[in-house]
Amino acid sequence: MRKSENKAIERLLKYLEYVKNKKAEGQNYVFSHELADFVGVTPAQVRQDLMDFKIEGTPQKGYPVESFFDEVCSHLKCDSRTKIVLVGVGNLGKAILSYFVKRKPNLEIVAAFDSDQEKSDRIYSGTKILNVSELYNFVKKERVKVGIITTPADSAQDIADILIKAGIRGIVNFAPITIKVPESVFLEQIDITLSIEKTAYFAEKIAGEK
Amino acid sequence: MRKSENKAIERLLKYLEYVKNKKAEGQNYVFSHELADFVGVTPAQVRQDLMDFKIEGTPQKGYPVESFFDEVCSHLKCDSRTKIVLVGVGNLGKAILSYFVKRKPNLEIVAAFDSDQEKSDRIYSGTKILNVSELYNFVKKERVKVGIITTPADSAQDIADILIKAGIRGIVNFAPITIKVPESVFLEQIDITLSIEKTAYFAEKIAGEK
DNA sequence: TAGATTGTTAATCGATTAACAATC
DNA sequence: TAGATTGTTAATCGATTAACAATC
Repeated sequence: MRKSENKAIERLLKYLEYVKNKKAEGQNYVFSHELADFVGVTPAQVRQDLMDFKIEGTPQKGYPVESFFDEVCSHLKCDSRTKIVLVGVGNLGKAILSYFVKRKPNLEIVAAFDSDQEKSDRIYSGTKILNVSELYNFVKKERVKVGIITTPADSAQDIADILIKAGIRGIVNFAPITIKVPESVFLEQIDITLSIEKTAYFAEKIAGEK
Repeated sequence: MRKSENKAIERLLKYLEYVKNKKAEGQNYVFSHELADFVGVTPAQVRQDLMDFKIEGTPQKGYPVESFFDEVCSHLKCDSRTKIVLVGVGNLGKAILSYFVKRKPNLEIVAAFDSDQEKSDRIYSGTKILNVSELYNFVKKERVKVGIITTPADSAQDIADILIKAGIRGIVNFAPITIKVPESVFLEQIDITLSIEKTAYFAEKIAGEK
């Protein structure tokens, strides 16, 4: 993939959300500046993105909501269902599990895993929790595409290796460590603590400048 | 700030973590390629960063751990303590609260807020939970610098506005909506669901290419 | 010394923005 | 028509990488 595609897809997903709302409201057209405002970019950026994805509008009217939605959805494969597993049922893992219940119909967390025997074979927010020893076979058998890692840092790489060996295609890693994956696996790193630390740094810096 | 500083500071925080570990292990020098490997960038990038922050090394030996640590720490003001409030004590909010207990000594979540009266005046993971009606006065009086927003999307902008009016300098927003802040406030957006959706997209794409 | 690494400049690469004719 | 917006190219901007002399 183009390196740029990462951010472009992020923006596209946000555009889609806006258009989805407008569609529900019965609006027929949207302007680039509306989308720009909603997503927090320039109108020029929006037009560039939409051009890249072959979405066409007309001057003065804007972009037609109906075909915009269909076009982007077919590009993003909105109708396909993606199987996800979550590994590490701590507080963060539970927060994600509980949030996901029926919120995103095309994403399904098919199982969660934890190393703690006590947690195994229970159900949390409608998701079955299995022991991590079953992870490899489950992912392989069910052809799971995405793994979410919410374990402590020291086991994150091991879990990633198991997932990759079992055929996973994308990993979202919340553990505060840079894990290594082959080119053929998409990796998204989310380091919550790092983000808070960074914000603290800039906040203190701004405060100091006043 | 330079726009680039955002990512540079992120890398610097990671370098610091590596160096901290090495210091604890009694190692005296680190090479740029070690840091590069740990953070997931090129050695050239590391040297650029360290040059920008006036950290000097010597050929063949590398960068001295001791002065590296002191230099970066003074730049990042490691010794100063940053006051943080968290708004929205749902599952995600609780996960962050429980994680932060004593984990980061220079960051302190001084209070959490929720609109639910039932949750008020309780203590969770050592952090007092107050009603959101007290937010403005608390932030102003205590001169809190950072706000973490873990509320639903529809109240995120309102909370942000209160925080800003009360004098906050940095916001970490987990609500799935792009909030607007003035130039004088640092904003970090973390959209967990968006990241998972994006990973699902690329995972499906990679799987389709095989 | 030989070899590896630093410091630093230049080159590359790519994303974002500006600009403007065409268009409704 | 007048005015605003699109489609598209060119310009800008900035981050990352390459390259290599200096150095230990």
